[in-house]
Amino acid sequence: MSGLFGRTLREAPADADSANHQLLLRSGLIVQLAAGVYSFLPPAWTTLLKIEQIIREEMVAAGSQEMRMPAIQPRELWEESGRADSYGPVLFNLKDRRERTMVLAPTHEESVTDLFRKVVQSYRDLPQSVFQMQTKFRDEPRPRGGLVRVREFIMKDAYTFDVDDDAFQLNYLAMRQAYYNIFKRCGVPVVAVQADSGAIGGKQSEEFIFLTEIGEDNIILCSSCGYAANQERAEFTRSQAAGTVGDLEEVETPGVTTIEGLANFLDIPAQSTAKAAFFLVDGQPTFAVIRGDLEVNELKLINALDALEARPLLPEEVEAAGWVAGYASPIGVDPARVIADPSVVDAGGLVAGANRVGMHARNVTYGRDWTAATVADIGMAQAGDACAQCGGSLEMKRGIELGHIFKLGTRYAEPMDATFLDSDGERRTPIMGCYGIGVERLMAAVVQANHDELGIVWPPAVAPYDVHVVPLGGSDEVASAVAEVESALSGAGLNVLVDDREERAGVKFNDADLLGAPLRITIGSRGLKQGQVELKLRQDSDSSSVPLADAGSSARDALAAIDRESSLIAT
RNA sequence: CGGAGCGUGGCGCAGUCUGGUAGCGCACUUGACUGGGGGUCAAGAGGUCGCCGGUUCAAAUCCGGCCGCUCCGACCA
Repeated sequence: MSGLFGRTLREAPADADSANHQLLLRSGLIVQLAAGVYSFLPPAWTTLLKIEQIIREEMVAAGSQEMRMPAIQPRELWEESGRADSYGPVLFNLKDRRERTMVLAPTHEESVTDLFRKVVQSYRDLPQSVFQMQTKFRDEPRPRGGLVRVREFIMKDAYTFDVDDDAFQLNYLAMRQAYYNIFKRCGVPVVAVQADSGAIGGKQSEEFIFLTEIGEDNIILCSSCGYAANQERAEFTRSQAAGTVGDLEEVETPGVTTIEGLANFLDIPAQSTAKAAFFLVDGQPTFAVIRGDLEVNELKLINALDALEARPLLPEEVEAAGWVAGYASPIGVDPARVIADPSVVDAGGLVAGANRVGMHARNVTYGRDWTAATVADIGMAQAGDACAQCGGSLEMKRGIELGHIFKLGTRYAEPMDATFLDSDGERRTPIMGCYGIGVERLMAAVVQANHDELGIVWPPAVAPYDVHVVPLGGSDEVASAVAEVESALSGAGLNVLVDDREERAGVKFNDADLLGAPLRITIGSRGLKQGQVELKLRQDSDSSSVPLADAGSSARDALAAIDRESSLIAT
C-alpha cells in the first residue's frame, strides 16, 4: 500500500456532494481533470475492469459478440442519419490536418449501421448481436454529480439486427435479462421503467434505474401494480372534473393571469379551468390546452406531434401569433395549431381565457366552442395521480439511469440505406435495437448503494481488493506472518492489499474502512502469541480469530459466503 | 444558455468589508518518544493568493475584463 499510486483524504473535497462522489475522491480512486472528466487510479480501474468483465460475460451469454468501433468519425456519417444537427451541441467536433470535420462519437448507431451495410447482405446473416466497451464523448451542457454525468466515459453499447419484429423481441428480451443479471451481480438494485428514447430515437425503450435521492431522473411508480415509468413519459388517469355545461359567457377578471389567481378570484377549483401553454414545435407556434391543475409534458407534446423539438414561446412570439398571454383562449384559434389534452376534451364547462386582457370565459366546452387538430396525452404525471393501469396512487422517486435498452426499428437503417435480401428475394430493412450501460456511472451507483458512514463497502464481485491486510507493529514475527498470509491469499486467487505503511493502528483501520475491501485481516503480535490472526468482514461489526495457518482458506470461505448472500438480496 | 456560489500549498478553511509581514488544521520530510481505532514533542519543506489589465508609494484585499469549478434550472444517454 505504501507504493500505491493515490492517497486517501481525511476530508472530502468541497466540490463533492453525494456520498459516492465524496468516497471515490477520499479513497483516492478518482481525480478530476476538468468538468465531467476524471482519471481513474489503479483501484478504481481494477473495479471498472471487473464491472466490464461481468458485463462481458452476461452479454456473451445473451448471444452477443464483442467488437470495437472507432471513436473518431467523419461528420458526414452523422449527416447521413440526420443527427448531426439533432445531436448537435453534444458532439465534440474537431478538424483533421486536411480540414475535414471529424466528431468524437457520443454513441455508435451510425457506425454500426454503416458496418451492417458493408458486411451483411442476406437474411442468412441474421440475427446479429454485437457489443463493445468503448469511450464515448459528449459535450454535456452540465456535467454533474461526480461520475453520474460526465463528458468522457466508457459505455458498453450493444446493437442487434433482426429480420422482423418477432425476431427482434427475442434479442430484446435476452438483453433485458442480461441487464438484470449484470446489475444484480454488481450489487446494485434496479427497476426497469418505461422511458422515452430521446435523441437515440426509435419506438419503445426501457431504462434500468437505481432509485436514489441523488438521482437526476424522476421516476413514477405504482406500488399497487408495479407500473414504473420515467416521468417524461409516465401515463396517468385524470381525475374527473365536475363540470356542467352551460352557455358560454364572459367574466371580467382584471389582473388575473395565473391559474391559481383565477381559481381564487372565481372561487373555483383549478380542475375547473383550462390552461393554455404556447410552444414552438419544430418552428411552428403551437397552442397547447390542458386542465388548469395539470402541467404540459414537453416530451409528450413532441411525440404527439411527431416533432423533433419544442420550447416555450417567447413573449414577443406569443404576441406575434395573436395570442394574449394570461388570457388566451382556444376559441377562434386555427384548430390545426391547437393540441388538447384529454383532460380538457372530456370535461365540459371550463373557465378559459377570452383572448382579451382582463377577461375570461365560463363554460368553455370542447367540440362546441373549439376543437383541436390533435387530442393526445400531453400531461405530466405527478405523485398522487392515479395509475393508468390499476388506479392506484402513483409515487415519484429520484433515480439514476444505469442502462437503457431501445427498440430502434428502422430509424437508422432506413435513412442510411442498410438492407438485406430476404428469403423471398425481397430487399428489406432490418429491425435494430441498441442497449447501453455507463460503466463509470455504474461504479458510482455501486458505491452509492454500498457504503456506510466509514466508507465504501464493496460487493466482493467488484471490489478492487478482496482482502485488506493490516499488519500492526514492526516485529519480525509480524512481518513473517504477513508474508505467509499474503502468499496463502494470493495462492487462493485473491487480490490482496497489504498496508505496509508505518502508521498507527487507527490510521490503518480507518483507511481500510474507507477503501472498503470486503475482508480485513489484522495481524499483530497480540494475536500471534496465540498463533492467531483476526478476520473481519467490512459489512460486519464483529471479528473472529483463526489460526495463522488457516487464514487463506478462512478468507476464501468468508468471501464466498457474502458473495452468495449479496447475490440473493440484490434484485 | 438563465440564476446562485466559489477560486489562498495536496485536502479543508481563515484573512478580502476597513490596502501595508500570507496564516491555521490535516497531509508531507527528518529525528525522538509512542504503538490494536485518525498519537506526542522538536525541527523543516512547500503558495505566481485562478489569469490579464487598472487604481495606488503599496493589491490576496479596491476597480474592470476574462477563465475555471460547483449547485439549481433549461437541455441531455
